[in-house]
Amino acid sequence: MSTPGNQNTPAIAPATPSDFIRDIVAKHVEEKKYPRIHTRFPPEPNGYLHIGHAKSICLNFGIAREFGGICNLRMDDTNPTKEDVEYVDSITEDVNWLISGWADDRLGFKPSGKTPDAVTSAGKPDFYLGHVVPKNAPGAKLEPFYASDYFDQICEFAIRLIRKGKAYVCDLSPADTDAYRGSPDRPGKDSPFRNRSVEESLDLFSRMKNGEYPDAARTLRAKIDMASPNIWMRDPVLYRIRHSEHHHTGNRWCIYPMYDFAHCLSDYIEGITHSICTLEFEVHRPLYDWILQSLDLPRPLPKQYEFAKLIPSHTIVSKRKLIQLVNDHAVTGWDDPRMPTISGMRRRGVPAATLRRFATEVGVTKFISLTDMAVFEHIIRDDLNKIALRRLAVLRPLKVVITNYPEGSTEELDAVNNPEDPNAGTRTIPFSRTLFIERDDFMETPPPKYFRLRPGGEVRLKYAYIIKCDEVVKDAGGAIAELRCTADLDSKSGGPAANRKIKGTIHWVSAPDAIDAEVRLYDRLFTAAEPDAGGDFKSSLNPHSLEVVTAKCEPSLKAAKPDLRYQFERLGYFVLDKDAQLSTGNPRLIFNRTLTLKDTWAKEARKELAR
RNA sequence: UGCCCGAUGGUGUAACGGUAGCACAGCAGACUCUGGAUCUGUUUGUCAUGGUUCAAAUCCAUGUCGGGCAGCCA
Repeated sequence: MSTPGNQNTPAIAPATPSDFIRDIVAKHVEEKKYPRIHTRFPPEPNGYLHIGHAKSICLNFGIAREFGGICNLRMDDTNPTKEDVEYVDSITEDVNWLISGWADDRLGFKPSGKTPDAVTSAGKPDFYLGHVVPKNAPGAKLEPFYASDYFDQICEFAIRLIRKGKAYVCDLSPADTDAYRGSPDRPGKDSPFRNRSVEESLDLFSRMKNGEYPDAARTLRAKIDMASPNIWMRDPVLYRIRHSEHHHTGNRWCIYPMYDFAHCLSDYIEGITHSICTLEFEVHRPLYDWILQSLDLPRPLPKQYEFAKLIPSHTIVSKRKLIQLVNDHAVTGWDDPRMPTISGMRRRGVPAATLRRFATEVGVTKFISLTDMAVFEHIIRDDLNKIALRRLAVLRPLKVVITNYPEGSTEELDAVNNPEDPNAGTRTIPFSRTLFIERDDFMETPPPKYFRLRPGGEVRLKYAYIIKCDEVVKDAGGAIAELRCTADLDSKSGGPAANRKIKGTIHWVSAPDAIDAEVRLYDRLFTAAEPDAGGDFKSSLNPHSLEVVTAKCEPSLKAAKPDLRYQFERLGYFVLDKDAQLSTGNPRLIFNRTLTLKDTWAKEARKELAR
């Protein structure tokens, strides 16, 4: 047991994550292997960031903040045909949102437009691009890093490799390059251009760069080993010809470096120490090391470490398929609240801190696993329960008249804003003779253990009176139109008969005071745990992933704020959508349901049904 | 039938040669002016076979199963 005076054993230990990568970094810190820990998050701007990227962001920025380092956001933009500024903008926004208030001070920036300096390190020529953090450069225009800012240097490194006889220009067609590569269980064979002279390769490479050849006419290749058991060591392509405009470098280049060549060099140029990526790059690591070691570089080389990416259940995370959902209008866009994108989850109402908590709690291993969405949903509920302001709203209204409550009379009742947080205070809600309750909260012929309203039965109206249902009024079609009830006027919360034992408590709003709001009821996008498993992921799209209703809300919601989270009591967690119009005197409210409260009654009903 | 990586309850993760723990899910109960939250109890696990050792989830060997790699994608 800890005592208040004992600082060495705090009652609540800070949740410091630990995993095999952090263990390695910690060891390096202890050994003083690097002057400073430097990581990077390197997305390709060809799609929106999703929950899997969130894990990577939290890992890389988490390590930077835990070990006093820096983490660069770098656009890995070496393929102009797939990339777009729309994506660099969304990526920048999403990363900033996710780390805001947590690791902003660890985010590396560079002055806008800056490219690497030619410097001398340990007596050798070198390229280095320092970083800044915003507090170092007040007033300067800063931006994230771009691999495409290093094209000059990467090109220079390519020339050095040719000079060393470690790279050559190859005239093989794409199909022949494929054929010569062999297969995993069969060695490849040497390109006929492999032993061309350094001078000829130098000349050809410079002509490639000058645009003398069409796309795919030639490549620059590393000269390693066509018989290597590792496919990526079989003279991999380093540069290809692509006469395409690049979103960041315009028309300055018609040759572009491949990922393997650009990535390790970008890491080196930025002074990265730990280059953390996902498992599929494990087989590329020998090439990563080969390139850097072949160049006789004067500064410490970055090292690559791999971990298993996050695979969440009940959704998909493949960029190609996510794009398909957007293009096919299965969702309204990349930021549709049902999407597993960071922008979608943000719009859904998931706080950044909650996403971070999830990304950290799932852990970092090399074991490829399916993470149950229920874990994420539990964390969202747990966090939102602590911060959400309680409000009363009725999604599917049923009119109730309290026949013994005087016509025209009203009163203001006290209601607490958050029972989990006394500091959240209280508010008042109006009560009157006509109310709305949830249609689900009344049943004419209820099953056993139903303890809401029924004919002749009693129920507590939250913060108000106990009412008894005297009469069910139906319309011409036989549908329930309204309930006529009497209230026990002594049973008001805080009143003389307030403590009468009543099994059920339901939410309500005063009809004349209620305000309308559009409420978007979101649910999981897919019904299958692994939508990808069966082949056609669209066959498990959840047809009920969105239902839109017009809800009756308590009047205080007129002042709802976009950055606050709400719990509509007994219904779930809600957040204002960006489509809502709040500035007018008569606001148009739109709420998104982040998540339902856990509903054990639904489980009871299922059991009932099974009998 | 090449090379690389992995395997701990239903799911995810910890234990770093010394009592297999935590979370989610499940089940049972208590409490509740939210059928939420909270609280209590509880079912279920070291891939297999050998070896090293006083002692193995952990080290070694072999096997089994799963994943990755044959883009001029990243």
